[in-house]
Amino acid sequence: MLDYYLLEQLTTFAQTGTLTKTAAALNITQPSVTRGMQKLEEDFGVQLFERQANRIKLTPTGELAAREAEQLLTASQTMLTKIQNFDRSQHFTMIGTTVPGPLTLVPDRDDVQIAKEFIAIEQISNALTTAEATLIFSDQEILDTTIESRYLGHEQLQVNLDQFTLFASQPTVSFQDLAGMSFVVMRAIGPWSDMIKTDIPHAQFMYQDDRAAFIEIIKHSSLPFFTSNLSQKDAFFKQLSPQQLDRITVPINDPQAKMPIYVNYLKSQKRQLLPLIDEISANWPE
Amino acid sequence: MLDYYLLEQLTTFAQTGTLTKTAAALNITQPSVTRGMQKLEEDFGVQLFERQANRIKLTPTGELAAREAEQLLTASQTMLTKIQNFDRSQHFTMIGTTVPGPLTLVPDRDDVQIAKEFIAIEQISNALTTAEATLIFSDQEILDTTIESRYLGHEQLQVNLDQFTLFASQPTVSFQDLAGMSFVVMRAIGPWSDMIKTDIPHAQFMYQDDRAAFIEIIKHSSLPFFTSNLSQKDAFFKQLSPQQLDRITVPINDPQAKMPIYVNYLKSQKRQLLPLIDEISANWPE
DNA sequence: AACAATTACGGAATCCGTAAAAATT
DNA sequence: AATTTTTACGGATTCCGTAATTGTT
Repeated sequence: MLDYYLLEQLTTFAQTGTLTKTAAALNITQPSVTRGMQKLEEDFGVQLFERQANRIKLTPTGELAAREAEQLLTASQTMLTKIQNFDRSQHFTMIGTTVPGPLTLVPDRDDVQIAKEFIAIEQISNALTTAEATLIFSDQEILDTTIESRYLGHEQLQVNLDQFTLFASQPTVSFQDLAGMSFVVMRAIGPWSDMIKTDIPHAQFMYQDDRAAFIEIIKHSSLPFFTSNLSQKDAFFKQLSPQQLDRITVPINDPQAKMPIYVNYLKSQKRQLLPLIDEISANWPE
Repeated sequence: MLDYYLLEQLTTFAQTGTLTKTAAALNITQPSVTRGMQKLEEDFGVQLFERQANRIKLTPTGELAAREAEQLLTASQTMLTKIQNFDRSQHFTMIGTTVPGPLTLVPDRDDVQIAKEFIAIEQISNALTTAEATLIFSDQEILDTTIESRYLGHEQLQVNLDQFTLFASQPTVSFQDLAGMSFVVMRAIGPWSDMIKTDIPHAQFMYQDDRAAFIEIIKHSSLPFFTSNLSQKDAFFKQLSPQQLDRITVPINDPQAKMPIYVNYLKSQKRQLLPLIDEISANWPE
């Protein structure tokens, strides 16, 4: 029978090199480590250490065992979080996203939670299978046999300009038109962040971490800022009257400013998720 | 911290369905299982069971946990055997094969052992990485970035015919020539077995499991049997004088009867194995 | 009545920390 | 002298089995 705490002792010994340091790292006494490693050798039935009177080191077998033990420990850790995540997913629908826009359409209910961190595109498959999230928005389709990627609609980037700004009276503008301007920008806007930085020449960006501070700044200045067709559903923006903002909203006509939004979920969970997805889809603007 | 014995209880409960049967299967008392599963829920921090007064069953989370636990248990088991095999490989060179012929060339030394079972072609990569064997003969090259497949030579199948048999005076014979005959055959001859059964029409085979019995039969009968160019190195055959056998050895000229032999090993172990491989290669007939 | 799960209690195994010993640098 | 490993001893935890209890079929 295998003992977990002994595997931990082995891996930390492999890192530290002495029993004393191992004990210190694990907050146990050093004789415990001595006994532990003796027991592990006994359990495995192989020699893991070369012992001299005052010195102990791993044999080649011991080094292999330490590597394998580390793998096993991480495997058990991920298993545990997977189970705990799955259990949570039985009571809540955890929603993740690579892009913040669609979150404004998520209904505010007790059984629906929104993950705090963005998820990278490459992490979507992993996040779903480990039940870190059960529903993930993305701007790309995910190709995976266990995952369904459903197209929801587009998010259209808009710029909000002071009425006296050049271009404010046009029906649309291009990134090129905005060259050289200064914008107030929320920090966490996913792929939009890179896009505006790359595609608007010589622009300046004043990043805001705090949502309320952002609102205050745009209320009491005439600086331009970005929204999208999904922002109108945003609780924060809904409180503001158009007069308070005193801007003209102009869509951006570059093709990349019209971003397709997909929702991704495990096929196996489709049935439970369908009502929520339909609700979000029905609320999609225009 | 995770406890192994509890994972075992969980997986057997998933199989048996009741705590009583679980206890019986594990040779412990039933209250132990009750407490064990309570502790596991405590450790995981999730509800694994639905309990009614007299009935207990897994929740969906519990079923997931049972599946994951089983994976973890097999992973730890394979890890353990891998370590033990590796340790053994530090003291012995374990030799596996898909075909028995090359084993006659393996020197008889204390630090060289021969695996009892044949290894399937598809299992070679796995057997090497788990150190089940450190040197494996095969009749095909293995394509794997961590494995080196070195060509050693050919094994040429021969048939040993009574001198009065038709074809006994020819320099070579074909499988077709042997149609309808009856042969004494050792049971464990790997791919040769299928080949002679498939390629010799209407032949009869009298299979022998025991080597000594096989020798006795061919000594005291005139039945034909198969050998190869590697058999002359075989300890058993070396004891026999040609007169005792009283057969004429004729090579088989079908192309498949000339089988290429490769030796496979982990590239990482090449240095230690090279002397042994060179020794085998040097002993290869003609 | 038979079966299944839980709870209560005492014993046994084991894991830990303290203290002391042995050996090296 | 300082450091590191090992051994010895006593205490605490915990895991187990027996026995009794509750509830269902």
